[in-house]
Amino acid sequence: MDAAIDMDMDSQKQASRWQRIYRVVRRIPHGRVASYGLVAQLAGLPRQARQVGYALHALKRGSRVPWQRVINARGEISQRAEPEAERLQRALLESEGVRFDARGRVELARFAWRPKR
DNA sequence: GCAATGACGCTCT
DNA sequence: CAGAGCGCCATTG
Repeated sequence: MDAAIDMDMDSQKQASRWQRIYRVVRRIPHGRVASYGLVAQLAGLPRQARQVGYALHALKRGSRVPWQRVINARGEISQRAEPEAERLQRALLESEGVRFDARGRVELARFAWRPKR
């Protein structure tokens, strides 16, 4: 039980760091995408794009965080252990109107989120 | 505490 | 424009 408590505390410790990341991701408008690097920067964690991926990976279903709108700087859906999640992400984005080219990349010039600040 | 890992990014070729 | 290489940094074993 102590172990469970410790584990929970660790989770919250990370949550405080990831909390900022989730807050930024929630700001991404419907039908728009943002890169991990941009999210990291807006979350006040410059040069920590990888941590954004880590944080999103830790998300649970029903988290209300539009994780599907976060892709890499090349406009591609990043690969991961579960190829299934990758297809789901693309399906979700397409249902929002985001288009993919033949190479499976998003036209960033048209769909990249450009926050005023 | 060191070494490996990862939903990444930028530069150079 | 595509691929390879190197850099970054918190988390994990």
